[in-house]
Amino acid sequence: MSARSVPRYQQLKTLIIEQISSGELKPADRVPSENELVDATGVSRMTANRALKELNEEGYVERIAGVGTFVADFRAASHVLEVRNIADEIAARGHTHTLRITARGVRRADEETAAALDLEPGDELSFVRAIHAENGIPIQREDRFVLRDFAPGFADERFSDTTPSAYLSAIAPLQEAEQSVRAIAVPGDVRRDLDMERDEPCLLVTRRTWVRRRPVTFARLYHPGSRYELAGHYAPPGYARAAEGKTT
Amino acid sequence: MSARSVPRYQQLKTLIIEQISSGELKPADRVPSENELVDATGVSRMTANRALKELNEEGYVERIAGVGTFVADFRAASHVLEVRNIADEIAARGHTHTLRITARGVRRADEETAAALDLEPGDELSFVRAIHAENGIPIQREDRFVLRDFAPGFADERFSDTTPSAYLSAIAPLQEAEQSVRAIAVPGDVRRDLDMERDEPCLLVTRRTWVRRRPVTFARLYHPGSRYELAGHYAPPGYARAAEGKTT
DNA sequence: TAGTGGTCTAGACCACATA
DNA sequence: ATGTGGTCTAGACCACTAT
Repeated sequence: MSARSVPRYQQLKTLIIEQISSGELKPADRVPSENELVDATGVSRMTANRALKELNEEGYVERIAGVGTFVADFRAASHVLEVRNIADEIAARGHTHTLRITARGVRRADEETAAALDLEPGDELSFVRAIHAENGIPIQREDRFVLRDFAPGFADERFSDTTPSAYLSAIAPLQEAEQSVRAIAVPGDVRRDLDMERDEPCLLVTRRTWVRRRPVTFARLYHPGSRYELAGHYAPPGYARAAEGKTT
Repeated sequence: MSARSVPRYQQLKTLIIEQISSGELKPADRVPSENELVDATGVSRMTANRALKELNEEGYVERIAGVGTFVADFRAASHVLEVRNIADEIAARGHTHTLRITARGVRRADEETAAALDLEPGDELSFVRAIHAENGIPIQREDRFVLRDFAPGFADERFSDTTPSAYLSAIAPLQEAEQSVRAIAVPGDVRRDLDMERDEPCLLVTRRTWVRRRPVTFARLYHPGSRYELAGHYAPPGYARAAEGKTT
C-alpha cells in the first residue's frame, strides 16, 4: 500500500512530526493513541507503538501509561537538544532568575551573524540584548538576532514575563541546534554589563537554531569565567546514572 | 518466567552488556543472532529483536543486515557519549595529531580529584601529563588521574603508539561521562606548555568517566582560548541535519 | 540455499489512570 | 468499566549477504 520502501512506522512518525512542526498539534495537546492510529491507518498496534515509542525517545512527545500521549513542551525537548536554556537552568538549581533588557530593535547583520543565518552582511534582523541574573548576580549577557519574518513581533516585545528563548520556542519548536564554546578576553561592554574583573576570562557560547531546516536565530551568550560553567552528563539512554542525582 | 517485573528484553540486554563489560565478548566479536536468542532463551523473535535493536541504538553493538550483530569498538561507542576524544577530533578534521608525554607516574590525589573519584585526598593514583598537538601546534594539555587498580600498567605506559584515552577505553568501554567547561586565567605552567600569550584566556574541561557505575578516571584538559573551541550539534536521532555536512 | 536483520500482523495479558 | 501504554507471542514476507 502507498509508497513502499519507507516503513509504515516511519510514515506515521513523519505525519505526526509535521503536525507538530506546523502548529496543528501544540505542546501538551493529545496525540492519537495507539488504538486510534490502528483504526485510522490500518497498521497493527505494534507498528503504531513503535512510531509513538520512537517519537517519545526523540523528545517529540511524552507518554504516560494509562493516560495518553502528548506533544512535549520545549523543556522536554531540551533533553534531546542537550542545549540548556539559562532560565530553566537557574530554576533547576532552585535559584531566582531575573532578566533585564538593555537594547532592542532592528539591527544590520555583522559578518558572522550573516554567515550563520545564510544572509548578506547588512541585512536587517530583529535584535535583543538581555542580562540574565541568578539570585541577582549577572551571569549571562545574551545578544540575540532573529529573522524578522520568523518572529515579526520579536523586536517590539518587552519580555516582562517571558525570555527571548521561551518567546521563540513558543512560535515553533526548535528542531536543531549548533553551538560552539570558546574562552575569550572579555570585551569592555560585556565586562561592565556582567560586573566582571578587569582580566577575568569570559566564556562565550555562540548558538544557532533551526526550525524546519532553516536557521532562524543566532545568539552570542557571554558568561563571567569565575561565576559560570557549562556542565554535561552523558550516558546511554535507559542507563541508570551512577553520578549523584541532581534530580530536579 | 524467572523474576517478573523486569521485562524479558531488558534481561537479555543486561546479559549481553555483562558479557561485554566482563570481556567475555570483545569488540568485533559476534553476538548471538535473533534466532539463536529465540532458541536459547525461549523468547519470541520480536523480543530478541528489541533487545539487540536497543543495544545497537545505545552503541554497544553494530548490526549489519544479512550478516550479523557484533560488539562495537570504542569509536562506535563514542557517539553515544557525545564526548570527543581529541585525537579523533583532529583526525576528523584531516589533520595530524601528535602527543608528547611530559610527566608520568604515581601522584597523590588533590582535593578536587579525590572528590571526583570518591577517594580521600592523599590517596595514590596513576598520573599522566600529555601535550596534544594538531599539525604541530599545541592545542590541549591533558592531566589525567586513573585508579591504580583499574589500569595497573597505566603509570608505566609510554604512549608511543596510543593515547591515554584509547588505552583506557581498551581496558573497558567507558559507560558514562560527566564534564564541565570553564574559562579561566591561564596558569603559568600551562601557558608555557601550550605556547600561549600572557593574558590569553584558557578553556578548561574537567571530565570524569565511569566503568560499571564506578568513577575510574578524572582529567583536566586545558586549551588555548585563541586556538580551540568546543562545538556541538544537536538534532533528534534520525533527523537529517540541515547544517552543511562536515561528514568526516 | 540458508542465514541475517528489517519490518509487519493480529492477536494477547498486564498494570495503571480516569471516570 | 474503559482506555491507555508496556510487553509479549508465533507466525510472516522481504532484501541482503554469504556459501
